[in-house]
Amino acid sequence: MSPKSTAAGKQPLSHVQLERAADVFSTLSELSRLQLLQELMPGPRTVSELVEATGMKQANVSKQLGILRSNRLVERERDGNFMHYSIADPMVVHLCEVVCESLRRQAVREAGKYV
Amino acid sequence: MSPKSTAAGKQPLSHVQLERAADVFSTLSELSRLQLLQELMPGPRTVSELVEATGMKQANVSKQLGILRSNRLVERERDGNFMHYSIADPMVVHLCEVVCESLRRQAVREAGKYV
DNA sequence: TGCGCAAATCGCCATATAGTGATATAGATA
DNA sequence: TATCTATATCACTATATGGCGATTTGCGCA
Repeated sequence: MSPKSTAAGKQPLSHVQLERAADVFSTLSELSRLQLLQELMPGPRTVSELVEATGMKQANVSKQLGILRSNRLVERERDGNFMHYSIADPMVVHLCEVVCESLRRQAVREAGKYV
Repeated sequence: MSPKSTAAGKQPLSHVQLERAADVFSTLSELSRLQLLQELMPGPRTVSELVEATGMKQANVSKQLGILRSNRLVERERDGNFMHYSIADPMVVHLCEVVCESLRRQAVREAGKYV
């Protein structure tokens, strides 16, 4: 028999897995990085396009992209002077979807309280 | 027609939604809190059980549970002197699953490089 | 070789927070 | 009331990091 598909039926994660998960969540924990990822969702963007789109300073955009990249959430490709950044791991999109679903459920529940 | 189910087809998240998502990810970004959540996955636990299971100091367990609770990821119920904590939002479990899937895919890809 | 532009890096400061020991609070029990 | 236990909170330190201006690096091109 296959294990039940509930939390109780799952194997606990190893310490190393938990550490890596914490790293991923930590990478996504900053609004500026989520903004950058959101701008990358429709497709690749250069650093200057991201600066323009987010209003962040160039130094900061580069820094946050570096953090996203060292955590393998984005990748880049050079084109002359330009660097094209893109989302490297579809996990990012899924994670945001899961969070948003929960937020929507919460909103519905909150609204229900006052009906 | 319904929108495509790709990142490009999704509405961007509002600033407020992004902020809330950052909060959730931030709450999950700490190893100690992930450890606590993992201990809660099979079912409710008291603070002292969590202290015992994780090896963390009692003050720190209470503190981190407080953070999890203020972000609505866990809830608690009093039973005499004891507080029983439990996971309040199944999102937590889903998020960990999504991250782990990605880690597994990465591991497979890494292994493939050296075959 | 030198110039100009895009991006990355450096040094710095300000802030946030994990973890700690000590203490306070709240419920049970006598 | 006094006291014991479980949990929460306080005050503090140490560390990590976001954001910034200044500078450097890497590439294309004259």
